[in-house]
Amino acid sequence: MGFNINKLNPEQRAAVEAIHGPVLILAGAGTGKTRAVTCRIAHMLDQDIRPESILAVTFTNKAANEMRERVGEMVTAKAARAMTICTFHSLCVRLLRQDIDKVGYKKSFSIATGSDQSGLISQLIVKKGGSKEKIKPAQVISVISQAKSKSIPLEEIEDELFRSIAVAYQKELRARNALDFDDLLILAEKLLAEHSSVRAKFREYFRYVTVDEFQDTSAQQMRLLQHLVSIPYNICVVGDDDQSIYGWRGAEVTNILQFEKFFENPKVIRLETNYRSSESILNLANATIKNNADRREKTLRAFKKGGELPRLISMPGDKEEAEFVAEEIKNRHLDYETPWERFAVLFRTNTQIRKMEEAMREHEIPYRLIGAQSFYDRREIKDMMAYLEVIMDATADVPLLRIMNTPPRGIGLNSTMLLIDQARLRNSSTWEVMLDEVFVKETFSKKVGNAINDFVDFTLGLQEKLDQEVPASDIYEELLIATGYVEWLKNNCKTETEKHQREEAIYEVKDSLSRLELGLSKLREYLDKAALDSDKDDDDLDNKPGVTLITLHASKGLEYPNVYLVGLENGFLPHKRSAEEGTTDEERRLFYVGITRAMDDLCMTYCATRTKWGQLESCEPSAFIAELPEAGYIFTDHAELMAEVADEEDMAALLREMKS
DNA sequence: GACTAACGTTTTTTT
DNA sequence: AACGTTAGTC
Repeated sequence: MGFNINKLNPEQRAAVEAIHGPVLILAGAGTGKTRAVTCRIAHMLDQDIRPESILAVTFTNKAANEMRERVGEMVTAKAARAMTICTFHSLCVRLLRQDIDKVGYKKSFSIATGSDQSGLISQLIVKKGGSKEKIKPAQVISVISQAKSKSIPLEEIEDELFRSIAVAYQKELRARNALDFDDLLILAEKLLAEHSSVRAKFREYFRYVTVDEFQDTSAQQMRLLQHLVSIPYNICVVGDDDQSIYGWRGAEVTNILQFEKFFENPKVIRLETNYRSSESILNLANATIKNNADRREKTLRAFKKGGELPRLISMPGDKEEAEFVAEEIKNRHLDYETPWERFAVLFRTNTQIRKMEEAMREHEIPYRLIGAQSFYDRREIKDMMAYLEVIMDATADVPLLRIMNTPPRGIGLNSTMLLIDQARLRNSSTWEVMLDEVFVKETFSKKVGNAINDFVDFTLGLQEKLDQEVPASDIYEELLIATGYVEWLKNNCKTETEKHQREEAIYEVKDSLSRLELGLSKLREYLDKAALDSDKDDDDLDNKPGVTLITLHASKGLEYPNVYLVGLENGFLPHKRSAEEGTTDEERRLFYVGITRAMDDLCMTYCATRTKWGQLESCEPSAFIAELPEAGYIFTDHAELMAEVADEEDMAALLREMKS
């Protein structure tokens, strides 16, 4: 046995031992949920369940990696490798890579991610005459995604312009044999729903299914699970309705609130002993969350009694807020040798981090940023992946169109449009049109024609190498040289550090490719993983020492001894859009998630003023603060605090004087 | 077709 | 204050 069942509390033990039939584990924040789930999986192996038949689905890559790691500590490496532990989206990709042809796509489909989508949408906005209406691609993408996740046909979108863009978008994706993130779920479900042979195959394969962070699942994902699980319904879902913070993305709390309706007679197990936070922190959290109406009643008990009272400090402005947090962290680090990693600063929106980052740099505090926007679009990586995908299969339009003129090689937007139009006319891929020498010669100027032919030759050359089993990393090296990509990229960087970072990223890809086994299917897997993995720096971030700056959303599932919850103002923490959308409860859950990240020390702050794009704006404290029991925290005003500090310094100076 | 300069807009959360 | 987009030029 790879774990000690006696180290678990009775509830956790019950969870571990409930292997057969539907199981609902209601696991409050910090109650050892991951521990219970990973032990449960290890226990399954002890019961002679084959590792191949175990499927564990998570919501984020980070969670999947963590679970894989923790399970890996308890079972043999061989067993760990045989299990399937992945996100919903990568599960769908796996299903679809095997059988998507049954629902009308080619198996070589590509995945259209953020920048692919917005690129296409911007073109369509222009085409549909929406440029005057100041529509942003992000808006359209959000509307499309909402519709898809609620299974509303795009043809039924109310706004005419949005509708026509959405419909054209879907048509174009289809023509490019590409799926966006939502399509992955939709088509996987369709595949399972419509093809009983496929359904039977996967039901036979995955006999024991576990779903983590179940409160985040959508109606769509629920249907997918129902197809995937059959009698005797060995499905175990783990979650906490109080931590449901992805409603805006289609998460249905009903899935967890009414689990019985989907799988009858589940064993319900409640994990209510919180091992993470001190009693005083937990009291605050409980006081907050009880203001929400729709929830499974539960009482979190603190394992760690007592503890320091959380602090609430009012700040004159965001500058002072950042300054204060940075200074206090630095002092504690110096005075008590508290390692940087123990501190985290939590905020509602990505834009709030800027000031904090500045302060950290000024005080020379090492920090790591999680979930910042700038992080997301790693153009160089996506470009390189697109090149590799094109070399694997040039009929894949999405990656082809991405790199056709990146770096610029004389095939501009107009020429590209002509190529696409012709491809749609012929019902073929763009690549096939490029191969048609007669068409190219007749349509384009000599200059453009040559550019196209050169690109075709270049691609064919690399394809041939791949066929001859030249290692991917060698091909990669060659394409870097042939395209002059690195030089072009560096020319487009503003700062030296940016140059460094981007170049480094490119060579990191080469390193990972050189570790890759030979063969097309391995490369395919690698590319799929890259497309779905926005978490990118697996090792980078975890190993980097420093204070964590993180959004509330990204902080779910994590814990820190010292937590700073900053920017607790109306408009930010209940976010101003939540009032219009009627999602105040979700904002409160977000606050709850923030509080429950803290183990020993929690410091909350709000500002009287804040600089919003240059302008000074006044703010009022969050409505959630008024809901807290006054005895539950210590309130201080920034001015008082500074006066105290000054006093202490005066006193110290006085003492020194007297001594001398 | 590619590059530069000036303009205008912007901030929720993410697979 | 910073970013992206647009229009104008080579």
